[in-house]
Amino acid sequence: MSDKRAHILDSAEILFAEKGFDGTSVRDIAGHANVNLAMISYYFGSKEKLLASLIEHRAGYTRGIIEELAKDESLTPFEKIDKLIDLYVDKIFNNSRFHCIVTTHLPTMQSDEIKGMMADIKFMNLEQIKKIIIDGQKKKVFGKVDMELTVASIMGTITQVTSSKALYYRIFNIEKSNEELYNKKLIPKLKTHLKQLLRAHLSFNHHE
Amino acid sequence: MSDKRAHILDSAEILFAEKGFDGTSVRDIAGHANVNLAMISYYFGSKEKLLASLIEHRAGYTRGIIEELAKDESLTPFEKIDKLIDLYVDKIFNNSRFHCIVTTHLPTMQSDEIKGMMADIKFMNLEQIKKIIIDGQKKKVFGKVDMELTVASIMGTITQVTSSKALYYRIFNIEKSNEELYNKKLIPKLKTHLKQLLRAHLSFNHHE
Amino acid sequence: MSDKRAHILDSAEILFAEKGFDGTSVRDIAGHANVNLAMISYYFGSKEKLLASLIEHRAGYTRGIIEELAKDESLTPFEKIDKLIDLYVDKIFNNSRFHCIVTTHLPTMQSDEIKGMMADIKFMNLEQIKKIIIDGQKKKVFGKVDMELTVASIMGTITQVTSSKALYYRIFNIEKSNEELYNKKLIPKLKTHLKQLLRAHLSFNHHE
Amino acid sequence: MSDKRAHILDSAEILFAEKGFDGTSVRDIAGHANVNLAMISYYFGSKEKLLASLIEHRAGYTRGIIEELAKDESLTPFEKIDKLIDLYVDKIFNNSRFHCIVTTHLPTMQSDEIKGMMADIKFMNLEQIKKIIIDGQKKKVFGKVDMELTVASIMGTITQVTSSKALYYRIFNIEKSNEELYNKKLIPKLKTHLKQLLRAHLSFNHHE
DNA sequence: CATGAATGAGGGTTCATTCAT
DNA sequence: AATGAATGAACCCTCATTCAT
Repeated sequence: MSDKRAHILDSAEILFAEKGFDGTSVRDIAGHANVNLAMISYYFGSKEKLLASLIEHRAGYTRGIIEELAKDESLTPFEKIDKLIDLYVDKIFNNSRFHCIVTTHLPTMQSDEIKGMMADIKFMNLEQIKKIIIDGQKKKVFGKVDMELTVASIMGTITQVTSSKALYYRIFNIEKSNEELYNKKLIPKLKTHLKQLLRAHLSFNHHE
Repeated sequence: MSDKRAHILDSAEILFAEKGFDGTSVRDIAGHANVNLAMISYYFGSKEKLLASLIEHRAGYTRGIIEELAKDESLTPFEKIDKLIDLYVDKIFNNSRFHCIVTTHLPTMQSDEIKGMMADIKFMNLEQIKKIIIDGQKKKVFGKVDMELTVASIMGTITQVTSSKALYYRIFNIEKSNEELYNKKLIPKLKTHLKQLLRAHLSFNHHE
Repeated sequence: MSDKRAHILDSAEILFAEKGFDGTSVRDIAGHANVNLAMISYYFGSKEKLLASLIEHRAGYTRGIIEELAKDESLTPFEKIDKLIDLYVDKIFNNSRFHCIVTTHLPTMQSDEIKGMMADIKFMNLEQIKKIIIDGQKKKVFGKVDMELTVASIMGTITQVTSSKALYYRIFNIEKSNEELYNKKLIPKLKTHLKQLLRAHLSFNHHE
Repeated sequence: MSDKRAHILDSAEILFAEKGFDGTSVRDIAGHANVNLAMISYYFGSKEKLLASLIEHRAGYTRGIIEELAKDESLTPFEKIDKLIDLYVDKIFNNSRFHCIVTTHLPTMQSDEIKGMMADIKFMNLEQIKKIIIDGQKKKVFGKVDMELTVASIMGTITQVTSSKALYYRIFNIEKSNEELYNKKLIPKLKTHLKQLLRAHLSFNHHE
């Protein structure tokens, strides 16, 4: 891919995440990417197709997770959950801007193409995690749980944290814009919390 | 408050939730509310102040929860958690449009006034739930948990479900626009899931 | 109708006639009419609807002709043809800009609405003239002629003259921009020519 | 001339006739001709020069008529008129797209070069026909007529018919896009009409 | 000789807001 | 108190053209 194209995508990602799709003008993007205004139409056709290209470009960021997990056939179900959490949290924090776009800005897009792409991403995530839970249940390690809502709790917790950055900066007394420190403090906490939460949830025998 | 004012606020809520703040024009709102275009500036000053008015108007929707809980001093900590979940899920589903605005559209607003309002709402929610957990811990009923992230899991789970309506319609095989059936099926499931999740999480002794 | 609206229509007529629809920008029109650019959308909705409004506004300019003719029931068929020519030539020269738009610019418009309006105008003209010819034939004054093509000759001759202004300025050695002199010289010539042409054409017995 | 050059001219003619000069973009032309966008500037210099090239390329289409007529010195003046009509109608219908461009799209072009070319074409047509009429008058076969306006009636009638295709399709009940049938029906009618019209007009003694 | 990449200018339209009434 | 008219700014997109390769 050409440098400019990638540069535009980067700028679009930053601005869409920060100001939303409707709140970002193609002038903003062109200005941020330091390219001519007409280049956006030239490369992508339209503002909406630019978004679609961005989604396609970044959507693979969670795709590799399940394959990484599949490699380790020796892991126990709980070890798999732990690894799943490690992988997901890392991936999402490494792609926090795109994750922000997907979770907060895509839902209002009215384009059917965008809606379809988003549904696919969510569905894929759901299926990936379901597989692991079902596997644990087959091995009699996990109890009976609501599969979809358990997934919702995992994803929802991560999303909640990433979308309320300002709040957690305040809670942890971290000065703004020191993102490195923020991540260093928060990520381990988040991983530990999710692992504990799921360990308790999945092992608990709800019928006793 | 005059009828027209309330009517405008209702329309704004519907449209902001559906299309976002930037995606909704004052013409849309005026058209939907069947009022003159100039009325919006006339009553509220500006589009942004209209949003602020809307937030102020609706923000109290969770305020009553903690007071309701405080009445029942006889409840056990787990019963309080259960009741908290019941109250939150009901409140959020009854105010799903405003909840959608708060969780997905407000975060991108650049106005400091709006940001402050939003932070207050989130902070208030956090504090409300923290109180109950701390109370349970004092009574040696709840184990040691990450307070803030436990709250994030509760709120995140609910938000995840409400913001992925389309996905859950598909999962539960409910025909679109039959919102009544959707709520009837999903709300009990969600409450049960959250109660189980928290019961396990809070009672589990993570140090053993 | 408001002054501004009429002013915009006038400017649009002048510019469309001179430069065509595609060759005229709404900025041109706004500048010529000395109104704000957004007024065009405000009053007419779009550039194309402005054209449609212009057509509707001016289309009646030939409508009155047949009624004027109908009043004089005493006229002979040839006198009616003569009067028809007088009326048409006068009307078209008095509305030369709009006539120019209809004959040279509307045919390429791709909008179905515009196409329909144009077809109606042409069809009306055709029917008006046909009535008179048929009446003359019934009275055994006119011979058998191809009705539609006879009308085409009348309209085509006038259009040819109006659309080749520059050529006829040269032929008659009239300095440019002296439109008054041009009309004074050309109109009588054109009327006489058409009357002679039709007198010969309609009275000639083509079967002998 | 290279194949590509000719191909571009063909595409330009088709599109200019259909959508006008301003309504056709060089992208349209490049796309229709299946050549690179930059080729058009490369070969012709600019869009306007492309039009000039097209005119030059096609303008000779009426030039041969007078020469063909000149060959037959044996013909009577009326036979010459008849032949003139046959030749003109055929030529115009065989070059209907270019004729359309000349009569409806060139008049609005503001370029002096284009205006000059167009004036030359019209002037040439005028002179060609004048010669024949003058010859007939010298031979005391034709009466006194307005030369220029007689030519205007000939050209105007043909143009009127070709520019109102849709109308005549409707009148003759011919299904759209069956151009072959349309031509087969209309051309003989038009020739006959014009011959009758001119025979009557030219032979009629307007002073008696 | 031919072309993909790039650009400045301008296209039509919609925006939130204001102002005279 | 309420509104139709009006506006300047900004929107996204396409234009004809150029230039390095």
